[in-house]
Amino acid sequence: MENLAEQSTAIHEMTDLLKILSEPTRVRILEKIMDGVQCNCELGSALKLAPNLISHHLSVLRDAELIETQRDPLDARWIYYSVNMTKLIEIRSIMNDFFNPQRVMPRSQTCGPVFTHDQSKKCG
Amino acid sequence: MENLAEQSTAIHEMTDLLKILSEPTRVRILEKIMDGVQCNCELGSALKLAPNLISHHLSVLRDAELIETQRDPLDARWIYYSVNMTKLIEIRSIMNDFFNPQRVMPRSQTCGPVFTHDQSKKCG
DNA sequence: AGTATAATTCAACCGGTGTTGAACTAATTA
DNA sequence: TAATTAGTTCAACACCGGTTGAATTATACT
Repeated sequence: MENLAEQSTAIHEMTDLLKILSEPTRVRILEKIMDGVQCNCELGSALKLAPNLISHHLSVLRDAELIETQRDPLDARWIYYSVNMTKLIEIRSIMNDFFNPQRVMPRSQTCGPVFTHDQSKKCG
Repeated sequence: MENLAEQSTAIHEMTDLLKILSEPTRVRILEKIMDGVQCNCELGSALKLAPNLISHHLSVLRDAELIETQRDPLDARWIYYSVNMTKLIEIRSIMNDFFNPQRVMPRSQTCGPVFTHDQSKKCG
């Protein structure tokens, strides 16, 4: 039971993360931050997007701990965003674990005509 | 230009894929298929889901070429689903490329108070 | 033929979310 | 203090997509 619950939450952890990363605009923003473009205004001009839209996606990325924020010490109006490397590596690990070819098993033949004929039981 | 367009389509390829994989129910089905459970009815009983719902998610997975179908030679009513290993490896590669820590660049300082002060130009 | 079974398709509902424009906050400058 | 600038928050809209129940297709058994 506990094992099933853990698997379930593990799946939700992954899907919640992938949901955030399944938005083209958001991924484009994340990619720009990876490239070294890191303030709202510059992201907006680079991607031709309204600042409030940038802000919205940045908040989603920040809530998911994918990026971190830092205010400029000289002028606190500017906020710089950077990639959370720990999270980046974590995502990589999760994806490598899930999409591991070695985990794919051959068919466990517990269903099909063989069973209905020989053991006269339906499926389900 | 062509490079930008290619990057854009590459992002959409990735996000389209991740959108499919950001659904808990769908991922649970995919995981079961990986474990060797491969006909609709058995997936339904294993996950406590209606067959039409299973069918819906299977069609999405199939359209994305994540899984393949094969009818039973003895009784064509049964359809077995299996993981497309080529696609699985492709996803892994895409994710490893995108979430590569080495690609993360330091801030390209083309914005901020230093520029507004010294060169008197606004951002954006 | 008639019935049963595996699976799909269809129409409808509904909740979540990306987008937009406007208002607002915070910080700096004149 | 007033104006400017970077960024956020808010309300409203619109659309996409997962879920559901019923009808339909396809195949096999009696």
